[in-house]
Amino acid sequence: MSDLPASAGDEAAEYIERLGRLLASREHAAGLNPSQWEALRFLARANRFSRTPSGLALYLGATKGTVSQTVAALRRKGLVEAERSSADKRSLRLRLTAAGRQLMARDPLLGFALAIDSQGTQSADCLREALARLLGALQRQNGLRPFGLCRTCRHFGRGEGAEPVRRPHRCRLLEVDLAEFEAGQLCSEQDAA
Amino acid sequence: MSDLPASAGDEAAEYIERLGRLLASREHAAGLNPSQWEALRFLARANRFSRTPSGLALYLGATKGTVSQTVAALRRKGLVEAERSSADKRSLRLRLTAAGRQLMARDPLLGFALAIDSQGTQSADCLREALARLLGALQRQNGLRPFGLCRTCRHFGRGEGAEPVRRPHRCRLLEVDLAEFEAGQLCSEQDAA
DNA sequence: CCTAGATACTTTCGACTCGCTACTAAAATC
DNA sequence: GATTTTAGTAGCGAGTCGAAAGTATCTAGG
Repeated sequence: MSDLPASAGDEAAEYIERLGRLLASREHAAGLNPSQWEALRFLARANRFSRTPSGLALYLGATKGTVSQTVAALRRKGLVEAERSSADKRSLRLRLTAAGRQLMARDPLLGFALAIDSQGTQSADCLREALARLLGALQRQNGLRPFGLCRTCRHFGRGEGAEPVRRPHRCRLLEVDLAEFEAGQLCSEQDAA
Repeated sequence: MSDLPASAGDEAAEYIERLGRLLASREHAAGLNPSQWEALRFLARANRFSRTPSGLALYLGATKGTVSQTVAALRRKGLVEAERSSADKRSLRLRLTAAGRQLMARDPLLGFALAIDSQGTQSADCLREALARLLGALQRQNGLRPFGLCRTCRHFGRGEGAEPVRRPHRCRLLEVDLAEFEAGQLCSEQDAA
């Protein structure tokens, strides 16, 4: 029907841009700016090794200076709290406060998710697959880390045994044991198997 | 495989956000900010009735004051030129300069389009369809105009006759004749048939 | 005609963002 | 122990964007 956007990719890229801008304006209206929302989402899902200003900078592709200000803003608003790492006294461990977790229930992204799911499972699945591939390809192309799930990393060692008495999972890179829930978190060191 | 993002929509929404941010940073690196790129793309594809600061404000969902500054920046950079409308001396007609058209060949969106198309026609088509529906749904939900193609509008009257001698197309809303190429442009008044 | 209000756009201001450079402190390396 | 690297902060400056106020022009009602 249309002719000026030549390929499906052209059109799709345009839609991504416009959806991104629409989302950004909703995020702004919801009280935080897009980076702050992204930071909140990251902190909610990243493992303890990645939940630092540096990890956040890697994830967001921003400089440390910028991230420092984002974190300062979130702490001022009482959404995030920080504590010096005992192992490395330069390092800050960040985590959401109760208020931060509460705010995530009003994440504008949820509205988008709803709109996507309401178009049917098939459409949503197709969208997820295609976007995941695209993001992966572009991240590689731009030299950014994928920040995948711990569980799917080549350094991940699955725990052995059945539920009541099982040995824990283990990260062979950092040489630490991992709880079950940590296997589903994001990691800045993740390297797909 | 994953479990924290509960539905396909959740994951897909997250990808859209991250792709949007990635695109924005590429756009910035390419010398213009995201709004300025969007404005350029809009001006390249909108019809003469919509190619004004007001039309742009509607399209971008921004205030007129903000758009005024975007346009001023683009004029300073020599990418856009403007001329007072003779019919309404308050109104500005905007259009790309040769430099503006040239710059569009370096639109970062083209890299995205390439990445999408390189994943195969099926994936790209699916993506385009799903994103188009999503954008439409969210625009309705947010009270934004869709800015569709003139040709697909309920006010559009197709020209009659064969090529050498044909009557022109016509917009029954504005009561004006339309050239063939204008039928494929964006219009702020567009209302899908 | 002429005044009131609507409309198109600009200007100014203020809050905020983000990258940059420079800095401190702690850790790692040699 | 000296040097380099790494984690994070501070302050500056360019620039963005929205809100509100201002100017110019158009339109409608009396």
